[in-house]
Amino acid sequence: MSRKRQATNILNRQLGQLELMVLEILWQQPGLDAKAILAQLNQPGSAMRTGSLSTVQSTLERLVKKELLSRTKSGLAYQYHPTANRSHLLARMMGEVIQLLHDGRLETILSSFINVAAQLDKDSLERLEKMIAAKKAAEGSNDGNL
Amino acid sequence: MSRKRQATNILNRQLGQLELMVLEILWQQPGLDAKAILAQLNQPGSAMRTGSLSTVQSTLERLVKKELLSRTKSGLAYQYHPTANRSHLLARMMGEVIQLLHDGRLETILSSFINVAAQLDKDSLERLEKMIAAKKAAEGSNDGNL
DNA sequence: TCAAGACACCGAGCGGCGATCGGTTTCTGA
DNA sequence: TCAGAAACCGATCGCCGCTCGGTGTCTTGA
Repeated sequence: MSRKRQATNILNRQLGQLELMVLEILWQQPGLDAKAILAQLNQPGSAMRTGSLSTVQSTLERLVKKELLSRTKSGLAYQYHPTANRSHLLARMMGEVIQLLHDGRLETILSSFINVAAQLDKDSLERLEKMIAAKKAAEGSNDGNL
Repeated sequence: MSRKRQATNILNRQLGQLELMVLEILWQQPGLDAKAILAQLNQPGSAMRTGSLSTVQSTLERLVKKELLSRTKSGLAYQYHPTANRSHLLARMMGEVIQLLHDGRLETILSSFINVAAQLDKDSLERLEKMIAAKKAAEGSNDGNL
């Protein structure tokens, strides 16, 4: 038996700092290989990492395993592509947080939304309203599956 | 020098499973002490933990250090109280996720909101609209600080 | 007063995970 | 064929949450 102790952290799909940096780079320039990503990381302005190629490769493998990247072989090297864009990942992670903390009352979630939105920017509530209208219109015509 | 390696995880304020269970209990019954919380944890339906009192105490201390709980001495034992309610914590954690993943464009964030909301429930968009109206009204009269 | 009990506090160990890297294998293009 | 480039693999490190035993401290009742 021995019942493997499962991860104690609340979020299954946690991200590390380097993983996020790599994702940022690939969102801007999909299709890079490990070496090119390392070059981007070492570029000034990117917090100056100067890690080794192996480190970047391990990170890429981890992201593939997490299904946040896919890769295709091109010559010797793999080219990496994000499987989700920024707003998808944002929605997914918010969904996970919600899943763990909600109490079944939809109002709890929605009020957290508007509290967060109100903190972000003065007229974000206005814009949110407009986007809801647009979303509802879209829902009417197609399935609107995230 | 030696530059302490700082936590690699993206979320500063991460939660463990036991920590969350304890929070859930204290949201429902604020003011319990460690022993009472242990009893609640061991109650059937609560995933049947049967841990030791020390474990619960350590978890409580961690939560106090994370400023998610406060405590007051009452006789021999401490009584614990959540410092944030569920929707506060939800908003805080969503805010952290957003802080790390946003790209500066407010639309990215807001569209993630409505995507998540649309997934949750059919008429959640309607309800969100109503709550935005209420929030805007409240903003008009007072400062509306989360 | 003092012993017993209850509770807090501390330190150690474990397991999981992201980061890091060196060494080895595998494949490809010249 | 073979040299070089990249993937692959395994080991190590630091952090964190979980777990618990041992010890200190305070209260209370005999």
